[in-house]
Amino acid sequence: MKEGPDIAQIGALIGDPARANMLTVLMGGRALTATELAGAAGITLSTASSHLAKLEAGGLVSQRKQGRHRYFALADDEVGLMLEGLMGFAAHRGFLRARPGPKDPALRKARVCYNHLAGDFGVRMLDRLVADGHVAIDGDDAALTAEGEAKMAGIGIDVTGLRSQRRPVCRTCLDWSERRSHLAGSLGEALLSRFIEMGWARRSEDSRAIRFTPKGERQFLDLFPQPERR
Amino acid sequence: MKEGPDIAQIGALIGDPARANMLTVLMGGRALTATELAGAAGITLSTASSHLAKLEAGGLVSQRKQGRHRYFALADDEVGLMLEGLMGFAAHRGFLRARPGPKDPALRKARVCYNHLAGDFGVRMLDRLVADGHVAIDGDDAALTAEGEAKMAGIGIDVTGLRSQRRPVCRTCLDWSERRSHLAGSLGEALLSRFIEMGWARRSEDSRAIRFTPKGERQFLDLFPQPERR
DNA sequence: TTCATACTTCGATCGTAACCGAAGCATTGC
DNA sequence: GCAATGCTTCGGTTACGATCGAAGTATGAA
Repeated sequence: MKEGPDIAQIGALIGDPARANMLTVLMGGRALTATELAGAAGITLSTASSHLAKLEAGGLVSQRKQGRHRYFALADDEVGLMLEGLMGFAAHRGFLRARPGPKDPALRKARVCYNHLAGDFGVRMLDRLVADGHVAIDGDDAALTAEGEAKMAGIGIDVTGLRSQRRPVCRTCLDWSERRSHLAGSLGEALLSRFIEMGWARRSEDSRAIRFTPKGERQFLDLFPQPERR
Repeated sequence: MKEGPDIAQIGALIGDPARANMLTVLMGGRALTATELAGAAGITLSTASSHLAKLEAGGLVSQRKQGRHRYFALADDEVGLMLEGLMGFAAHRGFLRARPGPKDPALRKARVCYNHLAGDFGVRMLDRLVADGHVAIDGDDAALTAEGEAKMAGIGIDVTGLRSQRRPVCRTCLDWSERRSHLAGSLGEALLSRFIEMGWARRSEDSRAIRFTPKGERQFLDLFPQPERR
């Protein structure tokens, strides 16, 4: 009974299946309406509204009014990182919601983690960036090097713009399917946005999967060449 | 909606305050008995046993039988890492454990913490011991000095007997009500037992409060004189 | 053996929170 | 203006699980 962080409140927020489902869906990075989230969680609108109010009070989600819609999203990157960490732990322990369905391989290959690229592709991208000296990793911290900044400019990303935000540019995020880190932070978000913008990949409508077009995949691998398969 | 890790189960395990308290205590790295964990969480042994069974089934803690004791500890490093992540998130968000309201001033004055004295009296006792050179504090570790051993002998505590146990003789324990350390370990336990044995104080039947008799309080303050009130 | 300690299991109570439907606001569109 | 949509709030029901005491089991000590 000492002072300290209270993990019980957060655990309780995540511990309800309906809320956990909502949060998992929101990990897809899109802002969704209360009605959509209610459908995803399999509960009525009134119940969903009550849950969302609790999640918002707990600082896990935020809402943005737009017309007569209210769009809910994860409050910020930290929530996404925390949830991905929990998911990694859960997945490794066999706490799966159901048998891995046909979508599972696609999810493992490339998926969105709140707002950045995760899965095999996400991990490989960070590996490449580190191997090429574009990103320097120091423990949990990561930083973009001068060469890395040049590379990003070549892709069409304005790093100085990213730096002006309050958010960290580079962060590592532990990938639940790969059990290795991928790139988060505002740069991670910018990269994924850029891939989609250039038509290399697009979000799946009904899951967190990111689907690369054949041409997009080639260009991605060109940009982040992979060593020989072991 | 059917793929992916299930964070709800883990969240629910952590979401109960009693279980969260146990896990937080176990983050200290020591293996503790069910009785000790029950005390730390402020619940009865039977309730604690039920919680521990759930935590074990969920793979968060493991138990090791040793004689008639069962020592519980976090299952492995990953659990610790996951909890640390949650704690970091919680702390950053200001989810600090509510200080149980001062509805019971007796609890703040003196109470049992596992098996040793906590609260105002516990903190003052350790302060005095350190100021008099009877206990040496080095970071989180504490040790009884030669003079301290003599003082304990005067109180009627056989320190060599304590040393023969596997448990540490001296430990510090951060007091939630005082935000400062008090003395734990086998010596802390022995001191509290001795106070009760000598009739200076007795445990409350219905709470963790320790109630000193007027005479007992005088003798306690005689043994551990307090500086002028600030 | 008998007693004591440490813990688990059982049975029952009780409080809380998840849930839904209906009613109440708010915003948009006609 | 009125109707429709999107969401919140309220009231009432229900179910789950946290809790305790008591009884049961296992281990060690006398």
